[in-house]
Amino acid sequence: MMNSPAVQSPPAAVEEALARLGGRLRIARLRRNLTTEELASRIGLARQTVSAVERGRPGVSAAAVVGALWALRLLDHLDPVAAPAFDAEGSALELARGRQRARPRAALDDDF
Amino acid sequence: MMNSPAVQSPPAAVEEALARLGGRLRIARLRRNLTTEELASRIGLARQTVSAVERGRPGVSAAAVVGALWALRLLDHLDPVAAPAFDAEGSALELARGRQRARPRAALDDDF
DNA sequence: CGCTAATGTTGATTTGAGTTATCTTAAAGA
DNA sequence: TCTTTAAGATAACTCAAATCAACATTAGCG
Repeated sequence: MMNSPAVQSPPAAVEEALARLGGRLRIARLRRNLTTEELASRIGLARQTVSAVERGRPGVSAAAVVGALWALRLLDHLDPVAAPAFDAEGSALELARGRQRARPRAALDDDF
Repeated sequence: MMNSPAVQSPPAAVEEALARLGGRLRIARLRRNLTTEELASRIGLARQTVSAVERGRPGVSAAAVVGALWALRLLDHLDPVAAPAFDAEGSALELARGRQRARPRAALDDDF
C-alpha cells in the first residue's frame, strides 16, 4: 500500500492534475448518464472506489483510473501520454539514444 | 490495498494500456539519461516503485504514475485525457447535460 | 415541497502496495 | 575482455487502499 509521502501528499501539481482528471472522468460518466455504481460494476470495483477516482484521491490504483477510462470507452486517450513523438524535451536531449540503461559510469568526467 | 479483482487482474485492454504507458515512461526517462533511482528520488518514491510503474503493474498508485509524468515534465500530457472536447461519444449522448447526479429514476422509460 | 435515488461518509476488516536491504543479473564503456 | 553500475529479484515489514455495510446528505423530478 502506498506507504509513502509521495503518495500520501504528492507535489501540488500532481494533486491538481489528478483532481482535474477525476473531474473530467466524472463529467464523462454523467454525460453517459451512468451512476457511480453502474460504472463501478463495469470495471469490477466498488462504488466508493469510483468516487475516489473522481475526487482525484492520489492513492487509488492506476488500474482503477485506467479501468474507468476503459469502461467509458476513453482508453485511447491514454495513447499519446508520454509518447516519444510528443516528448519535445526528450527529443531535444536525444543524447542517450538507444540506451537500455541510463549512463553507466558517467560520474567520471562531466558531472558536477 | 487493492483488495479487488479488478486491480489484481484487470481487463486485458487495461493491462495492455498500462504496460504501454509504462514503456513510454521508461523511454522518456532514458532519453533524459536518468536512472530509476534518480527519477524515484525526484518523485519521492523507492527505486522499485518506479520500476513497477514502468512495468505497468496495475496496482501502483495513480500518484506514482502521475508523479512520474510530473518528474519528467510531461504532466501536461494528461490534460486531454477524458477531456469533454475529445469525448465524441459523450458529446453524442449529450442527454444528461449539466447534471450533477446520474438519472434519478431513469429506469422507468428508456431502459432495456 | 416532498419523495426517491445517487452520492458522500464512517468504521471494521483484509490484503497487497511500498519500504529498506541485500543479492544477482546484465548492459555500457574503457 | 573486464570493470562498473543500472536494474531485476527476493524477503520481511508497515500501513493504507479497497471492500462491505450502514447511515447521512443532497440533487432530480414529479
